[in-house]
Amino acid sequence: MKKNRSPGRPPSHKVTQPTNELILQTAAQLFLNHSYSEVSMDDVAIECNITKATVYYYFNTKAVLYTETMIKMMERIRGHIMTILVEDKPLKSRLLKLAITYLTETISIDIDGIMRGTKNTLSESQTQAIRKEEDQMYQVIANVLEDAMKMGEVRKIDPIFAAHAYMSLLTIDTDRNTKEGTFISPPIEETAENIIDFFWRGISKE
Amino acid sequence: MKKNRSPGRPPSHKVTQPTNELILQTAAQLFLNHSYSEVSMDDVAIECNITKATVYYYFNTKAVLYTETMIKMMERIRGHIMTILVEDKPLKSRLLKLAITYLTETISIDIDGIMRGTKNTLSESQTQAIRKEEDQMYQVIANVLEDAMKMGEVRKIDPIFAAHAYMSLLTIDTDRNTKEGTFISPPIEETAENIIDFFWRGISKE
Amino acid sequence: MKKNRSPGRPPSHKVTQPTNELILQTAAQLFLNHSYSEVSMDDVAIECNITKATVYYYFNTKAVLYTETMIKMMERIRGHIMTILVEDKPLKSRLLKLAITYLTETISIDIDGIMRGTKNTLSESQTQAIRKEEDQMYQVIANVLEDAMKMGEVRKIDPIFAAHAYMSLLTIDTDRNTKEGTFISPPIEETAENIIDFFWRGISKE
Amino acid sequence: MKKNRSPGRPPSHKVTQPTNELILQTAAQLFLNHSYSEVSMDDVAIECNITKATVYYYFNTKAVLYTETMIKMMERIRGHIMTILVEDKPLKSRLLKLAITYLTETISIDIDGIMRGTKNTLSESQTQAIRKEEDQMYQVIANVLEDAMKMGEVRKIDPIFAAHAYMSLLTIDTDRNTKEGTFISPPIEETAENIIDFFWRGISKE
DNA sequence: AATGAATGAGCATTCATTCAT
DNA sequence: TATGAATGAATGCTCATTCAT
Repeated sequence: MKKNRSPGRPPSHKVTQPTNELILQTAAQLFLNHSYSEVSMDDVAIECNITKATVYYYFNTKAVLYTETMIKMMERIRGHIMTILVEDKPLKSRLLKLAITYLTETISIDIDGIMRGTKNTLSESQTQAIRKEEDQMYQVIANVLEDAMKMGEVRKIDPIFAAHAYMSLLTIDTDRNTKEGTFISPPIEETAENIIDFFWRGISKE
Repeated sequence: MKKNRSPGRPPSHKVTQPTNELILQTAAQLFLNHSYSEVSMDDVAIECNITKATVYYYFNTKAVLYTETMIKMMERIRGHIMTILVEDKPLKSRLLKLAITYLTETISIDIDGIMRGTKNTLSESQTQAIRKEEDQMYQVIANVLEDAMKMGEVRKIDPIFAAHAYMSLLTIDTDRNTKEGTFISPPIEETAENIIDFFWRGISKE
Repeated sequence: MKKNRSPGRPPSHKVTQPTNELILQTAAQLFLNHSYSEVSMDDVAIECNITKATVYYYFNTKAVLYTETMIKMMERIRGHIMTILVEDKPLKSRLLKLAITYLTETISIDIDGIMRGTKNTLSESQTQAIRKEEDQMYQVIANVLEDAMKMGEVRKIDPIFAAHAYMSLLTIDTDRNTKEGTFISPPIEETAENIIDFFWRGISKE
Repeated sequence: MKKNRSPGRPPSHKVTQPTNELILQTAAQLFLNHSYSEVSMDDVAIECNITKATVYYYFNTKAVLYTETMIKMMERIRGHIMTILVEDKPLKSRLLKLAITYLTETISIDIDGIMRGTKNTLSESQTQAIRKEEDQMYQVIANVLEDAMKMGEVRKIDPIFAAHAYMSLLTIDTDRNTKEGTFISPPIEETAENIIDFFWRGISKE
């Protein structure tokens, strides 16, 4: 990763954050925007305004930092998902709200994509730990969908498959669907509606 | 990338292949299975049984090699897609056959995923070149879908969006949809049918 | 030094040992089995179940810890030597007993070997301090030998040289004198007798 | 190892030496005077006036460099030993000459001492390779001694033990046998004679 | 008396790239 | 067309040491 720190003054931290959380949060940003190998421990340290040795003081290896970062991140995301999907609204509305939320934040949930380039670096148990967390994330959505199936709200299909379908549709990169040169990407709400509309047809009865 | 060459003797090439094509083909394999930064020029050279300097003789930089590899690869894939989608069969059958083909071969077409970890390495023009090729790949599918829309075979939506939806559904990792401990992943045909079924509902009229 | 702590539960210390002595003793074990640079202050701390900072509380630098450890160790060894060599037995018997004692315990007294890898790390005065202690150790043996010379028990040669000869013979690694594949190293008593026999001829009259 | 290159202009190399041999030779000097961990690959490179990467071009790891250096060195030493011990002179003279030679050159043959601090770093096979070479070195001396035993020139004892005894006596550090402050160490010839005299008594009949 | 946090300097190793042949 | 040799810059990781508490 080459040095091009994001422009602008970083938001001043009112409350002093525990160093390990600072590292975790910074690392999350970096790992989301760059691949595992692209992010160096130095990058993380510099971005945190601490030394590399300090990063190692909290995380024994880069793989450990990566693993813990990913897990913490997905835990957080899972929380968001639950909050939204648990609301007392029609399922379709909830799915739409979740879609808008995730298209708004750049929080790519394309875990498979994110985990490219870790095959030979992460230990088996580390990979498993991340995968387990990921599965739990999908499970939350699957559970909601399964409930709706039981209620007869939507047709009965494999809820896990449906959850993956939902997520994979959200990864569609809309920013580049535009014609050559046109930088006016359609409003996120519209994209989200298209996706949900498409998805809903896939799961609705008849 | 750590050295664990695939076991067994590589197939001896009766027909001597032009060195640059050999490199391109070898690089394709490596870049598909490992991320950009994970693959070293040495890896490519060793896998080709030539020296690193020879690789540089044909491709000035790693970024160039990567770009040309990706483009050649997507050209090939586009060919496959066209071949299948042009056949004289109902659209749904063609989409199914294409799905099976791509789930069978490990040829991940998850370009976005593949291109992770190149943000700061590839030049703007290189990224654009790959993106352009990628767009053309999607365009082939979009064209077929658009034709079907005009024929009234399916409902009218943004064909590019539909093409992306089709592709993104194909990236669903079915191998891990299984329950804890179960190693019996469903047959590819079944997965493909589920996906196409789901997709078809998304695009079919009513 | 890589982590492979000796197996089994370390003996619980009923009597609480002053921390500085604990450190000194632990460090002795480590420095005997590994070279100076191989042993980290962390290793010492972990082995003592205290923090690195605590080690530094008692010993200002690693070089100081090393120096004091070595001196304490050699003082102890000198004590052992004296105890044995002072006994009321024929000189040859005493030398034999000492030999057996030192071949039994793995306590390598190969100070020169031990001090390899400290040339540029220890200060002049530190090196000298250790050397002085070492000389005193040799001196004990030399004194006993000199007495025997005066008594006419053995021939007159430089007693210091004789002491060094005695010690150097004890460093012969008998475990590897065996033939290929044979793992039956000769009993220590036999080795010790051979050495003493050899040494005795070197110093005996006629 | 801290930077204090040996003073004086290094001898100009008339004949340009192959780089790998230059490295091997330089490394030998460094590893003889400092412990394994004390010598960094940078040290080797700098001493050779090449870059660290070049050292790695020829030797894949530090352990490999060390192993090959040691083996090459002991091969050379074995050659010297053979040359001297094969001469047509009384055994005692040959042993004396060899002693003088090795006390003159700083070539410490204290392999055990030299190998301290490699336990956890060298692979099993690397350690074995060095040990094997070492054994061959001792074997040369043992063979000569065994011949003399068969000729009835000296008494019959384990020739390998005798060889080790001979070598271990040569490691006696005579430079420090001197009294406090006196820097007049005895002439090497005298030391050598004392050693050989002592050794000869150990192996001679009667 | 003891420690948690932090760091600067160093180290083994890798890698994209160059160049003379 | 192809390569052996060489390198500068990184990168993951370690370690002796400091300091406020």
